[in-house]
Amino acid sequence: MPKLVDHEERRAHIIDALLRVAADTGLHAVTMRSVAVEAGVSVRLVQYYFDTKEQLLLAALTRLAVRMGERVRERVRATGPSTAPRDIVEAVLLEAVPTDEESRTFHLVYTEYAVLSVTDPALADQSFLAAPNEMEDFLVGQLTAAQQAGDTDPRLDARQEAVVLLAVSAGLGLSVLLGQRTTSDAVAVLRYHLGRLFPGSGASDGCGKSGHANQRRP
Amino acid sequence: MPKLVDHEERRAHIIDALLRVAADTGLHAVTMRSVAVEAGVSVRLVQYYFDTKEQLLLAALTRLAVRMGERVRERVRATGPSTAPRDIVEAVLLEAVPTDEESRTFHLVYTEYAVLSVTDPALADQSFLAAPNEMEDFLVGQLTAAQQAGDTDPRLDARQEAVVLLAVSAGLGLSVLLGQRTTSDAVAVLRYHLGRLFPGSGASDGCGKSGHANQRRP
DNA sequence: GACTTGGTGGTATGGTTGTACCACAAAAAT
DNA sequence: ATTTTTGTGGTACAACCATACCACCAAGTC
Repeated sequence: MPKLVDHEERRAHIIDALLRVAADTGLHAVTMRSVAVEAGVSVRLVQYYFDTKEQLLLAALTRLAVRMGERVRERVRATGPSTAPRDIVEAVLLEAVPTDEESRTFHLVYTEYAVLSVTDPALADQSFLAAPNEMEDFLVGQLTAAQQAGDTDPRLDARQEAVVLLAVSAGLGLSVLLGQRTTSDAVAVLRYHLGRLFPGSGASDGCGKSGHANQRRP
Repeated sequence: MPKLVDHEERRAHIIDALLRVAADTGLHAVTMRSVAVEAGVSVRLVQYYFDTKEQLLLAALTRLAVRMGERVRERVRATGPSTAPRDIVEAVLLEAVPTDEESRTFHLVYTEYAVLSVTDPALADQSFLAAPNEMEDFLVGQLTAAQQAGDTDPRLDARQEAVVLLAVSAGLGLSVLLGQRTTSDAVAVLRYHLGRLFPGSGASDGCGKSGHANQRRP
């Protein structure tokens, strides 16, 4: 047993334990002990693979960011090679609303990190802004492409619309996390808004009233 | 000195100290001691006016919610008695993006509470959803009024648009909190989106490209 | 076979936290 | 004048935290 061990695997295992703990008791409740228990190892081991708690938290954040990026790219790839901008945009934005359980965990913990980063200097310089900024540029590209293809109103300001899209998906994702809205309602709202941006695409043109009342959680 | 004391005043004083601490070191760093120091009183006093830490946190949250409501109502009142729906909607939504320092403090701490409430059972049943739901209904009312007045496209789904508005303001507010966007950029984006919802109102019709690049923070 | 190195468990330690407890001063009530 | 009641300070305590330290075991190296 105490032979040579795959460090990366062990680290991933421990980090996953951390994410689970953070997801159901809060990031503030993450301690060396709770992570060790959840991972089924001794505290000493957690210490061994991540020298200090701060490094553990940082490593977990990094892994989180990587996985998020993977999920987005995977989702875009799943739409097929040469899809219309509208579908690509939809795929990207839909990743921001928690669907499956893994996604919910990721977004919850990521949000906890983001809020923490406002006050914690150790997380502050950790670049939370790179990903959203990159996403913004990407969306601007898709929107201008759509404009040139005649799929959307050329008089729109692509950058502003991109920011709006990002904001609405973040806001919807947050409201789902907080239990204010169901996942499917959030998805419906997002699709509605996209329907308004890209008129004449898909089943809904986004201009008719939706038949079903937009139910809230009880 | 140890005469009769205005309890509410003292409690408010201590809660304000808590909000200050939470705003610049994080809600997780709020301890009986730090609050006492910030308020310039002894720990015993904090214990005296709020029996337990949990009650202190709950009281602070309540005060926060009350102040938020006041600010929104105040802002709406400031637009004048019989203003157009667009301006009322704008006023309400602008309150969600941190402008002055007090607003920033409120939103940061409120967001910290909201995120905490996802995992903390003590905050869970604390109704975080009442205010947003109320706001949603209010917005729906304003939008349908605008539709009947011919200020906005009658084919739009008022409820969905209201949800989008709420989401975009929440998302923008969050991005300002995280330092991704400046306050004025967020305000500009919000105004842009309103311009698209209410065509032909105000200086910008929301269809022209904005001349200035939408600068990000460095 | 001696010995270094990587991996692991257990435990000690110094610090922090929420809270309970004790003492005491001054006003109010009797 | 004495006895409550109200407000306040200080301090003690049990729990928990991150981390440092010590012992040990097994594989690979010489």
